[in-house]
Amino acid sequence: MLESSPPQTATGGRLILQAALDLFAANGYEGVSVNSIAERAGVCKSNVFHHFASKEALYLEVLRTASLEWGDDITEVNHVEGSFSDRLRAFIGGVLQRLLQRPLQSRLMLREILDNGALRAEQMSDDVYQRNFEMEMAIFRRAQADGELRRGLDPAVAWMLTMSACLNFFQIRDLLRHIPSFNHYAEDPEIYADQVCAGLLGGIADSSGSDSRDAGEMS
Amino acid sequence: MLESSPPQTATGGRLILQAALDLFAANGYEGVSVNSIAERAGVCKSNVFHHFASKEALYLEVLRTASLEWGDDITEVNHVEGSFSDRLRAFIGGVLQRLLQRPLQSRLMLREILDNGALRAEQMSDDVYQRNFEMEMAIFRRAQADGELRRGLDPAVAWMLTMSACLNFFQIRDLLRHIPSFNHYAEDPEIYADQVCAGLLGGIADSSGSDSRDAGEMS
DNA sequence: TCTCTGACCGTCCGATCGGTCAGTGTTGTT
DNA sequence: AACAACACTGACCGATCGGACGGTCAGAGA
Repeated sequence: MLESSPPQTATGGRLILQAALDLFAANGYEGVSVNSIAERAGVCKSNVFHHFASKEALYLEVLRTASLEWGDDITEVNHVEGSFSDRLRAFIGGVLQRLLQRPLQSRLMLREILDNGALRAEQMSDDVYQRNFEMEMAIFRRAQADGELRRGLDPAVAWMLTMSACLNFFQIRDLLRHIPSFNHYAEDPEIYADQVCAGLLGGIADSSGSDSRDAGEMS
Repeated sequence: MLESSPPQTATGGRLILQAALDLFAANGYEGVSVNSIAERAGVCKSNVFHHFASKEALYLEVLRTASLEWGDDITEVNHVEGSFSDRLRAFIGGVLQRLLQRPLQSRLMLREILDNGALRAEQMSDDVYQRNFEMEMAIFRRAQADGELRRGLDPAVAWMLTMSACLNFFQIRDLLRHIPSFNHYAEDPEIYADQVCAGLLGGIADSSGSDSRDAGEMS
């Protein structure tokens, strides 16, 4: 959606929260000082401690907000109907769009997940993460129920393949710009989404010939 | 003088380098103080500055070593022969094994790539990263040349799908342990490698003729 | 009018940051 | 013995860290 800005509430803690999001997303927890947050928010440092108990409490609040927003956005993406290939394409496009439209929140969330393995956010994360995970899994569970998922393939693996292709794209996008084979993907995520969707649905191996052994049996 | 494997040289800078690797990998650049590195290495802080010009120079040296090791290990993985599916399975297994066997170096490298987009390491990274990327792409380029890659699929996308599935597994492995659908993968990476390889090769969509719904259309 | 509350600010604190510097061993060479 | 080269240390620097504290001020309720 748009700025997600409440009517006129540019007051106090909200400015601090926004400033903290900007800086934490860009520099990580340790790389940001409370003073820099206060300066960016246009308030004095002590005011930050008036609104938030500590630097860590502020960080957790920013993180919690970002995680909840993520869950909401993914829920929205899942409302698309159609065949599995249509839904998968919409899912991939939606996830990529969400990542690129809210880069700060996404970056913050990913950094926390990847770096700490829910260590710093232990007190808050488990239920939120669980909810988001279930949200993301919904499309694959439904595909399995409808027989649209490859037999013998764990829907969790489908989730992993899909999500990691999206998340990694977002994370290394700046690097991809410097690689000739990739810069057109980095510039136009829709093209990337098309290719990834096609590759995921049909596989990366050539299926017309005879040499490639079939995969997908269970042991 | 060779630095890669001196027989008994546990001396000086090497202890510092190892301590720095441990701490930087665990806590990131900003989360580590020179003092903590010195303490872990069993030397005094000023000795760190005797061996390395600055904290950043030390960090870059650690990062450079890790990146070069990564390239060497991937080269080794690529020596496997066989069909494309065999080589892909070996590649995935090799990458996962390398990630899990050298978690500190891997974590450090990934953090740098994902966080900074080669910002801090601008002076050193470009050639090393380029070399590593070409190393990782080799298997897919060869598959394309041999006609074993799906027609119309960009080998760069195949690289992206494969690498991201491996890297993300490594990054969120601790989280996966808490998710019932995933904990057996987290415990046994070989099972995960099997599933990912199968899913990647044949695709995640059901390809058998009998669909519950009408046949999947293409766009 | 008086009081109370909460947002906000300026100042100060002990600890720690990255980094410097003078000086002290411990070598090997002559 | 004299010397240079090098590894290493403790004391120290200015800056900055997260956070505490006391105070100002506008507005709401009595």
